[in-house]
Amino acid sequence: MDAKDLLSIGEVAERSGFPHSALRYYEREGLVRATRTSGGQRRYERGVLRRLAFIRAARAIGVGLDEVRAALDQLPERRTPTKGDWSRLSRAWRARLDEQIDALLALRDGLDSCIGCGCLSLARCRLWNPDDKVAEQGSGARLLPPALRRTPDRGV
Amino acid sequence: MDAKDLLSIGEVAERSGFPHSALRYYEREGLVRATRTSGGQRRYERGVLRRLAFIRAARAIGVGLDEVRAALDQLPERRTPTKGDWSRLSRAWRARLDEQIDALLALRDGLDSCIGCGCLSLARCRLWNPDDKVAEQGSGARLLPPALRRTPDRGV
DNA sequence: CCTTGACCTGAACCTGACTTCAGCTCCGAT
DNA sequence: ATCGGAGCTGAAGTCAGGTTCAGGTCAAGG
Repeated sequence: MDAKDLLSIGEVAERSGFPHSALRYYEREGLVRATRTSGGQRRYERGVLRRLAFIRAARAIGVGLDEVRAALDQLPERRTPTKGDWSRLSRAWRARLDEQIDALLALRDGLDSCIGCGCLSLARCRLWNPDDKVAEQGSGARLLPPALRRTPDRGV
Repeated sequence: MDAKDLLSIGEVAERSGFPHSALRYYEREGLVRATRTSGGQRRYERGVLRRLAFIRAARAIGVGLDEVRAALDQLPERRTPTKGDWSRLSRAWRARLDEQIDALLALRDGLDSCIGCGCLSLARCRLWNPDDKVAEQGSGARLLPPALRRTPDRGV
């Protein structure tokens, strides 16, 4: 907790791989915090690097900042998060990941069956007709599992 | 090829599930084409539904429109794409999907090992330090496989 | 023929996630 | 003391991927 343990924005940028601008942005958005020197410069605790690594991993799998913030908010405010705290978070993430993987596998298998069966005949194939709109029948199960329906940029 | 086989934008919207606005947008962007009536209204060939379904699947797994356009451009311009043409495309997509799944699995396993081994000690864990920036050593292999490094919104 | 709902266009607007810019301040090494 | 690189701020810009709007046109059923 010595002042010496605090990192400048430049150091955090270098160690985290995020540019300064992103770090300031994340602070504005409430994903990370920093204290200030008397002169107003940011000083980060080392723990911020963990948060940033977490943010990076989350972003990499397409998670939006809102959701990341919500996850990070689970961490204790008062004390420095323990290994256990991070583990809990990671486990939750693992579920998220599993969901996404399952969704992708389902899509892939759907693709395979399409190729295999020659059902590209539009009118029948659920892959090509996710919503069964063609038949105008009761819509039934949608092709894409929830994880994939959550489209990257605001659901189509 | 009868005029009767042509679909209005409303029909395409309903059958594809895309709103009119997106269809016009995709046309501007060169992802789909439409002929026009004497009065200037769009008329789509049925084949467009296949393209749109393809676009939907691609978007769902996070592929950008540029890449989708590139894929669709592989289809023959002259003749109507055959089942074989679509199969080729689907197979390429399958590879894409495999890549993405592998990436996710790698990330998940990385997460697991992190949880299990207690290596959350920042300085060593490759998951939390993708770029090995901390050690400032020769950077070595990056944690995230290419498929995940391609960050959703223009690589960080 | 007329009405009315479906379509048309170009331009402006939107969200998320940042980046860039202008103009100014801090601070550590010499 | 001083100088230059590192930091600061608020506002504006960017990019993808569309959506919304205003104001006008088409076309099919009655």
